[in-house]
Amino acid sequence: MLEWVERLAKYCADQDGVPLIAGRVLGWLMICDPPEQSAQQIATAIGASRASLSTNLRLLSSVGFVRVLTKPASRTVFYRVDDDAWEKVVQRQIASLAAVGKILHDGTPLAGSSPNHGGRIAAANEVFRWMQQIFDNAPPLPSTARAAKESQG
Amino acid sequence: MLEWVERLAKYCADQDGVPLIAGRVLGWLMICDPPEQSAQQIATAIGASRASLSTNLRLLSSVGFVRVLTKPASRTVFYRVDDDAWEKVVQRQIASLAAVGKILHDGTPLAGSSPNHGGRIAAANEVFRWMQQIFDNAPPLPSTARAAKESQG
DNA sequence: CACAAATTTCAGTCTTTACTGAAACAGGTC
DNA sequence: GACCTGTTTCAGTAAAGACTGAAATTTGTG
Repeated sequence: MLEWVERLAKYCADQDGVPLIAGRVLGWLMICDPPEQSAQQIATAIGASRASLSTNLRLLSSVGFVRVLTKPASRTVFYRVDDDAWEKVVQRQIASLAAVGKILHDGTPLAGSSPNHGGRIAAANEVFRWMQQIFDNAPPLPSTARAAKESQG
Repeated sequence: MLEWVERLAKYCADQDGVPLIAGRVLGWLMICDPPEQSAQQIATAIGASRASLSTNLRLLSSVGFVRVLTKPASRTVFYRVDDDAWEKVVQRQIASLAAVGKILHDGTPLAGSSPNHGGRIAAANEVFRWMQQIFDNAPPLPSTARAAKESQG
């Protein structure tokens, strides 16, 4: 349970520069029962300070990772992972690659066009064109597909 | 010229956590003439200390971003961006997504399977299956395609 | 072997960032 | 308006990391 949470958290921290605690929150919210929890509950579960939870929950909300819920007769706020949280991650990463692709594309004229000169950047552009093409031809994302299905039948 | 270098460097630093100077080196090596340069040349070009170049060139080499060259009658070492540097970036990013996918997959049993319980992680798994499928069906990378073409005729 | 050129390592400074406890704040209830 | 309950902000601490100048090391040359 908590080992798995730690595994995901560590991954987030090491690879994506996400604060460790934010990663733990995320991990916890992926598997906790019930899926929506108060800041206090999460703090207790993962062993972090209440203040830290505030910071990290704000972070996770701002990037659309967790959704904030309020229950009718309660004044505490509950948090849960957004259903399309990971879809956003993937989209973000793809967008990120596209952004680098654009920068490199913009740099092409700077590298000149002599034989062994433009080679570097030409190769780079090729890769990003390849990627773009893949995503252009890709089937719709699961959530999109699901939405289409429901509206249709 | 240097503005473009800075743009790429900033991107690397902000988005990927690459040290700013490593980003500058990378940017410079993408467009400089000639494509291979000594550490001293790079240091001068981007305005960084020689020591910092040593550190960052080692970093860039270790991740396969730049290739180290030695010229016959010279004892200085030259660096240039590897031709498939950006292909590696893309592959790395894809691999990274796959790794998260695996972690989430491993976490599936922890979330239980009750209706609104397994939903979060099931949605996540869907997204990563979608991604895997895309890359499984994708055409070969440009470099691979090129290699195949040459060996064939 | 002495030298010179080029590179790496080291110690130190400086900046950034994560985290916490304590204080301030907001929203209801009596 | 006093008083909970729960949340956010703030100031301070601690740790990590990037960068640099100077010393040490490697590598080639006469």
